[in-house]
Amino acid sequence: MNIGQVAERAGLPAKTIRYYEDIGLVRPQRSENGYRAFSEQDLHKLAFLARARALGFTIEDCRTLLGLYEDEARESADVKALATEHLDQIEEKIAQLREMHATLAKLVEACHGDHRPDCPILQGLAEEG
Amino acid sequence: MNIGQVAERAGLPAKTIRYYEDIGLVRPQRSENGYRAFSEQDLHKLAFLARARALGFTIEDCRTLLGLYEDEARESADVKALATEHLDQIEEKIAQLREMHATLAKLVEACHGDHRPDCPILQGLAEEG
DNA sequence: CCTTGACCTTCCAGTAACTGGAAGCACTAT
DNA sequence: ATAGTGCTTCCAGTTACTGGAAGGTCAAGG
Repeated sequence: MNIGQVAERAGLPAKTIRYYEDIGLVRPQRSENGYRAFSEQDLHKLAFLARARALGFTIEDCRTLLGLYEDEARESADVKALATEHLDQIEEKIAQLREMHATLAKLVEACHGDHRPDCPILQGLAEEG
Repeated sequence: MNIGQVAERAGLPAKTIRYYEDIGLVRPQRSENGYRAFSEQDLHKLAFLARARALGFTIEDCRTLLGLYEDEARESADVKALATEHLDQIEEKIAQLREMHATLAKLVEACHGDHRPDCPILQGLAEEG
């Protein structure tokens, strides 16, 4: 398979796949013409990566997950630990965003949003506390 | 005021303040010895920036907000529009994170997390759908 | 046989917003 | 004089791609 087809089937841009090869996440063969020649297994790996990335795992986490996936002697505890930590990070991020949202929403509500310069949002940003 | 003191009072690392000068967000005077000499107004600006950044506005948004703040003829509608758009983006991000969280949480729950290799998390990442 | 267009290649640069570190000058206290 | 802290500039690295240029390859059509 050439990169275009793999890209379509894995749901990743070709650019991204080349990048993944650069950083050693996949190692496709090469055809005589120099084109990358992907196996079904490469495709499978890339789809795995696409899903892991979609769940917000970093590239390095993905590398680890892929390693675990291919390691027959893995312990599921290791996978779960990684996933749980990531879950915690997601929760923390959500909490942060919620706080931002609450603060900003209050300011936005207080703002008339008309042609006058008077603006509680700017005041809120300018004042301490 | 030297950069160290401003950093402390604005709640920003000195490095960040230098960066903000680089990109033209503040323009402190210079003392004869070459040190940056910040006015109270500079400090005020930096504190404004720190709060806007803490609410998740991008640097370019901050630049715009600062411009509006200093423009006596601004219309609060412009500020409100910017803030509302940002609010929408925050909501969207929260929604995305919640979806990630839900999916991943299900997988994590299903995983024993013991010494055996059997792992629903990896299976979930490997399977389509 | 030639051309056109789609697809592939590599390489370089840019994104966002800093952050770390090196080399070196300035100031304060001893 | 020296030690220590704070300041300066400049360069590189971070994350995960993304865009674009310059050019090779391949299949189809005239």
